[in-house]
Amino acid sequence: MPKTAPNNHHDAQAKLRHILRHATRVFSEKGYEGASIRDISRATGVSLSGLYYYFESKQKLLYLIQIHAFKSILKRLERRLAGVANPEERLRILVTNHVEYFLRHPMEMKVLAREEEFLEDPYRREVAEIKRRYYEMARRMFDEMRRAGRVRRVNPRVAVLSLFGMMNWVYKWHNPRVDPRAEHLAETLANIFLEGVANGHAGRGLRPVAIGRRAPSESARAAG
Amino acid sequence: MPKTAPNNHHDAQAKLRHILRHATRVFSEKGYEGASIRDISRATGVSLSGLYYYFESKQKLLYLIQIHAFKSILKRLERRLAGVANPEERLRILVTNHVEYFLRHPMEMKVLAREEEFLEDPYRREVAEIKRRYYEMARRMFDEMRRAGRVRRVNPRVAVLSLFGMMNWVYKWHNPRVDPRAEHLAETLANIFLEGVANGHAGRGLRPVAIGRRAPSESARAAG
DNA sequence: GTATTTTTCGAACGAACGTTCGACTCGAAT
DNA sequence: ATTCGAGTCGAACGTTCGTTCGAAAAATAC
Repeated sequence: MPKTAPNNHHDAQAKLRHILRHATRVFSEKGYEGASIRDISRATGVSLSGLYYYFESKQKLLYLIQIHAFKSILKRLERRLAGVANPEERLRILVTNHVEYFLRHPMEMKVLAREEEFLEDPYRREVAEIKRRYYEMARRMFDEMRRAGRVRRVNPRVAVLSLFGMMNWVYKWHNPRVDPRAEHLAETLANIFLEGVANGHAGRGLRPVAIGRRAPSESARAAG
Repeated sequence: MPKTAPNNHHDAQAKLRHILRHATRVFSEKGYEGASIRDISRATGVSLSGLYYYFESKQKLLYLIQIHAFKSILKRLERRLAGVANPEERLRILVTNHVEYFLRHPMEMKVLAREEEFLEDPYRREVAEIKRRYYEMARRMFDEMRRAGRVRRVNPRVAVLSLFGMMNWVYKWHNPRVDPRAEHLAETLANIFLEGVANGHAGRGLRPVAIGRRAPSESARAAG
């Protein structure tokens, strides 16, 4: 047996990933309700009934996509946050991580942002829970900033959810041909937010933070 | 004839409004693709075929809803802006107008925010055009602020679209039982944005603007 | 080689979809 | 009294939907 299939377990997993990748694209293009299993069959090359060997329902398929994306974002974020204590820096890392994932996986994010309400209660709850955990991370960073006196009087829930609004809206307008790349975009959003909630007097000014192994990016340039 | 139906023209218009109202609710609850004409028939009490006397297709129905909502927002905004010259004040009015409409007509706004890509090209273009006009209004206010030197170096397109992100995301999280009412919420969002893009040194500080005939609201209170 | 398990799929299920059509009602105009 | 057009609807059109099932094929174990 010189050729194919070294081992079933690996192959089955690989095929599931293949299906998830193409299903993500189809959902992002036509929406969850607008996309049919037949569309996904066509896109993956797997027969209609063959798909059901890998997931038991269309809902479960959406659930698998969403959970996978969230876990990826959270895992990467936790790795990047390790060892960083300053809450502003931590929030900047969260924004960079979010926006970077967004622009690197636009289809996943489109599905994540739009198709949440179609999950029903076994799945819905689990996705809601992981989303809540993500929000609470940002909220904790913000509360630490407040405790350190670096934030003016502002409703913290509204502030943090507005930050998510800025970040999550990006998929509606970002055009790679004219808009800044992830790192620069993240810096701009973080600057607007942090300055927007900052205590006027105590301000240490904007302080972009480099993450990963890249050099610090140039500061935001006015364009257009 | 003491009772009903003074005139057909009026009645037909009233019935169309009745249909649009209930269709908006159905779309906002189940999504455009998830809602069936039969759902709308059930919700309005009008028979399946009877509906088609008032609109020629499901698409057209969505189009009517979206156009109506946009025109309402724009009309109200233009009335409120009349006579106000200061660009910060104008932007604050835009935010208040937007958020107020949002919270007063949550279903319309949900449909507006989510179901844009389902329109096809006769309708799509027209809705996109009115949306562009709305964006350009905000963009022009922002550019005036820049010209007056009150904005730091920041990509204006990114800044303005981030403001829309904050505003448009509200429908995903706003809970009337725990979150601020429209006017207060609008003030917080406008503060975050205006401080977020403000020139550090030239700051005249936050200056909430009362609109309509209400007294100026108290400043944002930290909660939670 | 045979037995067993894992993977694949064609064909079909009943249900629901958007839309159409012809017939009906009924008040207004003649 | 009749004509007319606006408004209404039951029934049905053809299509597509998510899902199932039994059998074939491929891979693995014996």
